[in-house]
Amino acid sequence: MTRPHADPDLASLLRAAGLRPTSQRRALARLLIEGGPRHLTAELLHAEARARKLKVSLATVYNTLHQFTEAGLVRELVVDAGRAYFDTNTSHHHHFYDESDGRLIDIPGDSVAVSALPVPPPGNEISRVDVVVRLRRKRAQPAG
Amino acid sequence: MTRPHADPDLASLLRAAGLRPTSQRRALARLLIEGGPRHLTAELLHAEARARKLKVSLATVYNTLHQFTEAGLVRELVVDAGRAYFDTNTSHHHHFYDESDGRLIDIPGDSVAVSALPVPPPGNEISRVDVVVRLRRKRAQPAG
DNA sequence: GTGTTTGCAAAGTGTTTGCAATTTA
DNA sequence: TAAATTGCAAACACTTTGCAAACAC
Repeated sequence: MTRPHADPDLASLLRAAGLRPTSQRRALARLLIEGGPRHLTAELLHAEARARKLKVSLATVYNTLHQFTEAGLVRELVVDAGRAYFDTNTSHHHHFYDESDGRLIDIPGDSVAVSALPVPPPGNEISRVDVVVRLRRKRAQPAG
Repeated sequence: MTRPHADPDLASLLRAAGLRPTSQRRALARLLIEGGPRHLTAELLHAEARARKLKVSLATVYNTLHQFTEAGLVRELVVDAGRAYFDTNTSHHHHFYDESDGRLIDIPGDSVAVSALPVPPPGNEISRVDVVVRLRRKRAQPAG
């Protein structure tokens, strides 16, 4: 009564994306899906995989995240020079970014209206509009 | 008839920002101001300084750009993980970013409307709203 | 003179790459 | 078994840092 594969859905998902369903890719896809919508770095995902005794190298995590990005399974966020974040939520939305601790919080896509955008230079088209609302620690309020 | 300093204005500008008007800082401030509003990286500014035979090290360019950022003389842009851009235009505006060649183009600040933004988490306030419109090469049009 | 700033080179971070061994189909 | 994928370690690009020499005031 057991099936030949533990994750027929993951295998199909990967195959549909043109990727061979290797054990590493299935493991990473499972982590990304089970974790629900969230923001993570390659190092974070790698640490999570290691914590679960999964056999995946950091290089493969990087490769896989890029492949998943191209396949539209995750989305890359640029909020910090020198560190790449990936978002498992690929639907239309934006972000708060707390520079002090690197935390990201979603903002619904329809909270932001973009109007009268200039025409892109000839030969180019818009691939995406990213809105990042940067946060800073509020100063303590005067007493009273 | 010559004045004691070639750049009394730059010296004042730097002093007003709480920075000693060293020859390196004056030289970099002059390059940034003379170049008009634009976007550049530390390496680019360093190359420009070297091209003019100015004696400034790359480390000093980095330090100085950060000091200028804190002083509000330039603004740091995050559009590409792994490379910091600086904008000599500190007024309210946004950017087109062409990922294929790293080119940045200004978008007037009033072209973008932000509405119904969620309240930031307690203890935080919004420091800035950055909008980056990413460009991609347009596919060739079908003939006719 | 005293504290600041600079330059160098070394160290650091995050990411990519080359290539032999392994795995998938 | 042919092609794709992995892991390792080395290479990489960019940025920061430690510290002695040079400079500003």
